[in-house]
Amino acid sequence: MEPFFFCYTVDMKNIASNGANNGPNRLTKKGKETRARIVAAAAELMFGNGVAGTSVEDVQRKASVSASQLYHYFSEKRALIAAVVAYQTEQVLGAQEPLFGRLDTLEGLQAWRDAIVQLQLERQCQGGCPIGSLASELSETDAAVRAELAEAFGRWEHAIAAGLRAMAARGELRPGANPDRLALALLAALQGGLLLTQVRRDTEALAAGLDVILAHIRAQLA
Amino acid sequence: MEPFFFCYTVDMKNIASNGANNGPNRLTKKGKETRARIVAAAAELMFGNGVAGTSVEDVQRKASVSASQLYHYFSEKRALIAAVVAYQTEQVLGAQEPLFGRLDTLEGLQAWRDAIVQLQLERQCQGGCPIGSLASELSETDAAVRAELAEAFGRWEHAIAAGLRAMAARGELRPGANPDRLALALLAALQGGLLLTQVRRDTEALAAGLDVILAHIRAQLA
DNA sequence: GAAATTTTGGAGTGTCAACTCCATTTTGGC
DNA sequence: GCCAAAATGGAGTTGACACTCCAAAATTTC
Repeated sequence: MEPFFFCYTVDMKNIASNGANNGPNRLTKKGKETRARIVAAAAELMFGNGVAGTSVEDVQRKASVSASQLYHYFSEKRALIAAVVAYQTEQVLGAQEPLFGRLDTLEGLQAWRDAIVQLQLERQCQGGCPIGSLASELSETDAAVRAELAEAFGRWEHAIAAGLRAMAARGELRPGANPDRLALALLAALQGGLLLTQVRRDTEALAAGLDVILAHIRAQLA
Repeated sequence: MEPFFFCYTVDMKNIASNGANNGPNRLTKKGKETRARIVAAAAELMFGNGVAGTSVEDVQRKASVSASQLYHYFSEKRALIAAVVAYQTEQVLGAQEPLFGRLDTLEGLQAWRDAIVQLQLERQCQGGCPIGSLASELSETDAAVRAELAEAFGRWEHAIAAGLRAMAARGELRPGANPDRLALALLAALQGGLLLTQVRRDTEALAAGLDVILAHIRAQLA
């Protein structure tokens, strides 16, 4: 039987990583830096080689930390993976944050589309979506992580929906148009487009998917 | 240095698995059955647990074969993975074959959409797309497998495009409509929808993605 | 039916990766 | 500066997993 305090320890570490903490297991400034270095290294490796294709030892090397250091901050590989999921969620959504505010106009939507396609080109179509890749690899393996990823996609979806709802609220969309459903379709086309981009090594599918949905939104203009 | 005859042996086995062969390393009827049992077992396990999450030993157990048997038919795990990719391609495209012929009408497209959504519901939204999952996990790992998967998606895309092109050829679509691009967008929405379905455990995103593209096609009717 | 070839059984083997342990150094609060 | 807690070093342990080896049984071919 698993001892309860073990779970408790894990939770404390997770809590320690997030917000304020004055109890035991708090992180010093140096500790936070080390932890952040580990997560960033793990995220990069897992993006390029997959979660299963990335060993804890690989992460140690890349982050220049010893085994005891890594296991000081993460009780097990799963905890590190969970941290990577949270990290990539912030990275991906954070990078789009400046564009999210303008998704209530066709121009803003187009700019967002262009930025995404441009980014994939710069990456030479390698790696797909950091969140999508994690979702595909981990969804059937770890229920807690799957829920986290669902939450991440939920945030993404809502950011898009907020823009479309604003357009609808201003009466710019036909009454029949469903902003929430369009947002979900846009996210689906984006994710599928990114996967196909990764496999085909060109951005045609990504551009086609996004453009068709945007064209449909344009056709819904009042 | 790798000996050349080693590659030759691998190639022979791969050839032996496909078509006619009278040379050495040909497969007996029983041998073909065993090989097929191994591939089917591997495909099922890898669909549920991922490629990396499936050990050769797991496959042995599920297929009821010994280690020497498995390595008699597949020189290494990579060869087994390649066989699984080919197998799933045939499974997925084969299952849709009856519906592909009718993709030249809105009713046919709708029936195809309904069948896909229904299948995900029956699977309780678990597992995503067998080809898409493999693509996500293997694209950055194995260039040869990535090319195979690109080919598989190419076949899928062409089956859809054939239907839309037929509609266009009959003059049912507006002159400006681009059947190939619509097909690619439909495939992207499908793949993204399947991924989101897997993560969210509901078919909303899949239905929304496909429906928006189909609505756009409907709007393109002449 | 005998020889050649394929198929199968099952016990290894070596490597690698996750995780542990304990001693030592560094840091932060008072 | 002192003490407690946090951070670090690095060798070690354990188990899993990909892959090997050799001999025996079954099957095909002539």
